[in-house]
Amino acid sequence: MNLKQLSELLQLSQTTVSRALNGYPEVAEATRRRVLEAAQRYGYKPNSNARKLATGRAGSIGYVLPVGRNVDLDPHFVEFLSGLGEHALTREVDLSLTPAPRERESEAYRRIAASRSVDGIYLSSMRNDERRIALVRELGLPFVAHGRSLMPAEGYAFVDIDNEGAFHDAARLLLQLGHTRLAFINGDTDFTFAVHRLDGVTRAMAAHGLPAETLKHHSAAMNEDNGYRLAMMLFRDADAATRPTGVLSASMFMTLGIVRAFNQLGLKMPQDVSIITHDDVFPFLKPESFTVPLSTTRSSIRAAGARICERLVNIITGAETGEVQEIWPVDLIVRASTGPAPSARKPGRRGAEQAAE
Amino acid sequence: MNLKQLSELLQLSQTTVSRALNGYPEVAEATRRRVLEAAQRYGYKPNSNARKLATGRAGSIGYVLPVGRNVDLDPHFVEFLSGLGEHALTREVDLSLTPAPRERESEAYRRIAASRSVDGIYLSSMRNDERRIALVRELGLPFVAHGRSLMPAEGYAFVDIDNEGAFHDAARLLLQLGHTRLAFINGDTDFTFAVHRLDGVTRAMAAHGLPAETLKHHSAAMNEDNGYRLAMMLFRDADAATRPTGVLSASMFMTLGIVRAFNQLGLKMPQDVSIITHDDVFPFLKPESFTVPLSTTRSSIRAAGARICERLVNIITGAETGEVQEIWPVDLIVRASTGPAPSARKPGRRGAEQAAE
DNA sequence: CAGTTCTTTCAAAGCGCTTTGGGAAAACGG
DNA sequence: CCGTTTTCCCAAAGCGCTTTGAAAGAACTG
Repeated sequence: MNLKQLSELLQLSQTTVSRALNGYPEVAEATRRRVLEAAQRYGYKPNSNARKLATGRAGSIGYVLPVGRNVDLDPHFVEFLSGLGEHALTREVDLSLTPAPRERESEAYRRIAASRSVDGIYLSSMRNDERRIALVRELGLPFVAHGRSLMPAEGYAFVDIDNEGAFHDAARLLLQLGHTRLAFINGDTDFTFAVHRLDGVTRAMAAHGLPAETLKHHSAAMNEDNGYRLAMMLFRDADAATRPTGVLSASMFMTLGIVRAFNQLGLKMPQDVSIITHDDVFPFLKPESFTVPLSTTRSSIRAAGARICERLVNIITGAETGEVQEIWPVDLIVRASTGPAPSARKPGRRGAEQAAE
Repeated sequence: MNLKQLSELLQLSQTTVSRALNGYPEVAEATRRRVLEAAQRYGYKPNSNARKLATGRAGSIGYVLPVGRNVDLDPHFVEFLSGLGEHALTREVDLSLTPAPRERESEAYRRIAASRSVDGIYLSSMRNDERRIALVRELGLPFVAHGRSLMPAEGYAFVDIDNEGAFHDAARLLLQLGHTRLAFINGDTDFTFAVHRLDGVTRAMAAHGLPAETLKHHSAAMNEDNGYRLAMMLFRDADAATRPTGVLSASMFMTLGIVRAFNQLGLKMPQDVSIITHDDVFPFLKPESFTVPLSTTRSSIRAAGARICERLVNIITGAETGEVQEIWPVDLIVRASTGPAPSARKPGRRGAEQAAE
């Protein structure tokens, strides 16, 4: 059933039927009802490709899905996608994923732009030397970034969280609790968020008179394995008097590994070591559900997805000019994994004064 | 730059240019080169909507993305998507996600079908009373299912793993090791895979003369919390002489919670309790990376994604008729989390003969 | 060399929708 | 009651591509 058939059936022109269906005012209410009813009855749905061609609007937003060797789409993505989808639903837009290996990424963006298959795209996993911003702008593709680049760029739309502030606050708390030997198990510093987080930690240390060099900083892909490996490296052979007492972790997955290492080494939280983790709010893995509930810097990645979709749609429809740069504050939530530095208590009897849970 | 402009520039008809670009034979080699070069130089890319309209092919495969309250897209999805994307890349198709709340799911399928926005779709998270198969078939939408329904249906294309066999083998191993009190922490039994797994376990028990009622079976959404909660329920107040000694777990996320409960209760693997988990092969969370490496039934969900994309493309292009039902075997991999049942050794000295690691 | 077959190109007709620019009928105003 | 405005509907022109059917010219035939 197409428009022509429907209009013949109704003894109306295609114009009128189209207008009735799309809510234009210049059609009599009685006619509109008749049209809507017939459309409903015969199950007429406009062909989306024809409509896209005629209007020039695609009704969908795009994303270049990184695939290939060494590219692990991580669980963050699915949470983000959930948020995006939730908002997309309310605006009746679809999501179009174009798979591309990283080395042919820019080609993918060009193709998307030239083929007009989407109305706008979102960028995520922003890197320090982000070239995509200049690229998509040059291509005239409306976009919103999740995160931001370190490169200077004229006002472009992004939604980011205050990674610097979050990790500053987290580090400051540890310092206030008397920790002076800090470790930071960070994500890959090719990504801007990891750089910002490091900045936050060093700023807090500087404010406490600690030089940045005293921070044990390691960065790697955020998974369980790396968390374990780096924690082992930091703690296995380290003397209790020199090893870190405060650890910052960039993700719950890393923390899973870190906690595993601690268990294996017999280190107790928070008696021997305090930890604060960034929590992206996964429904399937919660910081309060650790044997020792984790203190976290918390920011919902799902909420960010929804917001980005919202803004992207606004930019596409012209309701927003697209230069607003949002930086969301991050909550610091204290749970049992943080406590006073062991050196602040009697040395040599670490943990003894606190009952095991 | 569109086809008309390009053809005028080249002093050729649109027909010829279009044919040259699409590799039709009836165009002179010299002309083709000239066209390709010009297209390259002026950055001509065909408008995808126009092409879709003209050909009737969408060049993309669809998926109805469940969103809304209580719907957590879980990390399985992202792995599956990775696989799908990897293959989609090689066939130059995009993925189109249509978000829909579960109660308006069928409407979404209808819209997709009527609007011809995709060439085919894949279905996942198959339920026992799956209605989508009949629906999409009625709609004439080519599809491949990941998993299968319990409902009888004439040959439709699916890719599934041998959940029954996997859990049968896992349960049999535990039984062979002398475990007689088994527990199964299963996924939601609305989903077919969970039913199949339960079937496998009970079959193995029956073969060992154990009635199905003796199995402690609990099913819930597969996350850390539920794993913890159910393990606590099973073990917290249970007598060592009556509590389960062998546990089967439906997912790594549940097992995270189960292990947490064991740690808290002081239960050692495998001395006090053996565990076998299903592993979907997440790159970010590996069974060998647990303090006690986990025995698993293993099947890559990513590989399934790639295969489903492949078959879907084949069905769309007519290279496959679409009635093949693939059931993949599942590996049973034994690691340190399984051992002989404690009752098989001296009672009262549980675990003492094995050094703590 | 006339007749036939290939090769190469083209004009034009869709694909199914939206939107422009009218135009007829109905309602209104004086 | 006639001119003007408003209401409602329509024919036709795109949107940018693919594909059909035909034609012109080149290359074979015998």
